[in-house]
Amino acid sequence: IQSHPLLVSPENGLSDCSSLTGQLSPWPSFTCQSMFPDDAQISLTDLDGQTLQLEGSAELDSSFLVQPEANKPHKHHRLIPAPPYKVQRHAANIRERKRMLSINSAFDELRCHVPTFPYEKRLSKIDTLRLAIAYIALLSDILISGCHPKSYVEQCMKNGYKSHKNAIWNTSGKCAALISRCLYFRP
DNA sequence: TAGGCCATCTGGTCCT
DNA sequence: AGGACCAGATGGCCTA
Repeated sequence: IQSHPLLVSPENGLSDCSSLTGQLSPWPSFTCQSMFPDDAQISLTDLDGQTLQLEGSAELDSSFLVQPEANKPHKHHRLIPAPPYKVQRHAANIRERKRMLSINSAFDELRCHVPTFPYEKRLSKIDTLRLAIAYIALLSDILISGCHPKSYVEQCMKNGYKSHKNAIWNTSGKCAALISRCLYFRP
């Protein structure tokens, strides 16, 4: 159905998603400061775990030690981590970052498959998920109806669309305009 | 300036 | 035991 020409507006549609290859994420990621001073030097090979070197960060620098906050009440005195803990923690942080990167790349991929207006700014993660749910529901409804996709969409434009599925529909304004998006969408 | 969104760190839990 | 997964906390950037 996605490739059905009737769900595509040739004159207004987005270019082929594959043309976005290489710029799947045209919006620069945020760079946050790490508590590990040399995290900025972590390379992709680090993330692959192949050449993970805990160089400077593994130094037994006292600045990494967790100091109990003097003016905050705490039930348990927080133990100051021993150096091996820091090394493991740093490695775990790198793995977590790598995991989040893979999740984000999956979100980028999903963004390519949900209908958006050409001028629309990048969908947030939550809107991507909600729109994907609504879009799947719409495609399912089209299949169930047996109607021609174009006539189904046009009918929805006239009469309004209410999915038979329990898709989240009004929680996001972006979902509400799904039908309009489909006219502009070229997966 | 407040709120939304995001990356990162972190500790806990589950799984292999 | 170590890695994957998860959710909470935190702080930065952006926009209305």
